[in-house]
Amino acid sequence: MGKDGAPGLPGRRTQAARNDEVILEAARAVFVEDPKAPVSAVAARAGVGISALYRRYGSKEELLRRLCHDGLRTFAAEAERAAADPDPWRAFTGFLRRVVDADVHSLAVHLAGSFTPTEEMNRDAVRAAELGAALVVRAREAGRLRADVVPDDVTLVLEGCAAIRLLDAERTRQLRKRHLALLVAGMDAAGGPSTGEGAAELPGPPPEAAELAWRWSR
Amino acid sequence: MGKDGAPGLPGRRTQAARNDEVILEAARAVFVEDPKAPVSAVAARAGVGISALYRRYGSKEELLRRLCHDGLRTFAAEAERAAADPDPWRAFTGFLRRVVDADVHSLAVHLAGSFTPTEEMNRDAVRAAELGAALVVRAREAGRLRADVVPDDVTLVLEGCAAIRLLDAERTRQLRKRHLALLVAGMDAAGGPSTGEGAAELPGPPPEAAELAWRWSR
DNA sequence: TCAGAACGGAATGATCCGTTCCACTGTTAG
DNA sequence: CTAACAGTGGAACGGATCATTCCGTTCTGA
Repeated sequence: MGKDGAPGLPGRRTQAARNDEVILEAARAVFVEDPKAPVSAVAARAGVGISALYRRYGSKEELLRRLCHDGLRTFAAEAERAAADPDPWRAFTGFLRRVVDADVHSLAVHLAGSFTPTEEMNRDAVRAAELGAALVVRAREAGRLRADVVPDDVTLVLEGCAAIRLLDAERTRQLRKRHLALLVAGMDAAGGPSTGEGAAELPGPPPEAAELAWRWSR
Repeated sequence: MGKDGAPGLPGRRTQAARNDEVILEAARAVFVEDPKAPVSAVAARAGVGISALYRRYGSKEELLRRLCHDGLRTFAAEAERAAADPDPWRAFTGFLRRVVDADVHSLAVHLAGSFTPTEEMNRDAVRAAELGAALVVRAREAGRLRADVVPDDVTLVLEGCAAIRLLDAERTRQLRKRHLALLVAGMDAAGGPSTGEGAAELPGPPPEAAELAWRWSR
């Protein structure tokens, strides 16, 4: 072992390494779409057999835990990154945009309760909450975030954005950004004229009825 | 038949009439909480046997259809009621508040796809959409609603509010109102100072971390 | 050439749930 | 008073779903 790096035709080891990622990505996609999806759906999406999956994770629950924990770490990482921004308001809004974009909240929220958290996860969750709250407090003390917005209001904001879901992932991101812009405007204490000269237009093509009707298809 | 009205000790007929409502209410509560809940859960919640339920609805799907259709009609009724308000902005925001309060969107969204809509439902859905859109257009033309907000943005607003869900139904309503206030502020073209003198504070006690942690219990 | 890592996917066993069925209980018409 | 019956509770049935296990096969590395 140790000589495989980037072979043209992958050996077993290399394929296995790739599968590690393929499976995780498939699992993320599948479970975000339907938290109760069967394990077989993940395998199918990844284009591997079921045993390839069970070789890596002892159980479905273990896989879910992993997914959720990854999301938690992403959240914390983005919060830290934002904390480095000298402008409190830009740090806050940029953080929201990136977290919404990464669909981190969907993962956390939808998977919650389907596994028993580890001690490490609890620690990371507390830490993530603290980092997020710090961003809120800083933006508020800078006078740009409304004074009556508390950190947990922001949790609800993320929850609301995560609720927007279309068949197309890219379009989903666009509409979430648009919705978030509305929420950010509502949280902005500066709250200048929302339209007219120098106002920030809502981003992305506006939603159309046809895009929202897919639920009823069956 | 015809002599029972309000007996102290209800006869079969009266009990049956009461069950009609009890079952519908239970079904609403259960399916809003978990769209995939078993029929037996509805019966249990209503405090009746399964057969009392199947006597009224030929199948689970029929019950779901009924629930959803009721929601649709409530939506339309609220829209009509709002259309009667002479103030376009108040009509619009009041409509949103009432629809969010009635939890109508949860019903529609979560149940969508679990049954095949009837023709009548389709007609009612179109009608409801038109009535809602009219409120949006009117508020926009009055200059109070941001010019770049389209009717389907409002659909997403409702979706976002419906995503907020706690164990306690009353507290859920409170926090949804609070979240909606944020969104309404974001859609308001007037967008005066959001804080300070004469500003509308976010309603209700702010959310706390403990309230949002129930998901992780298991 | 061979030990075994990695894999695909069928088989298993348990669970869940919609629906049906039946015995029972008040109600009511005559 | 009593036969017929609407209304009911809940056990039982049969099909479907899934997590997990198992086994035969393929490819790797020495």
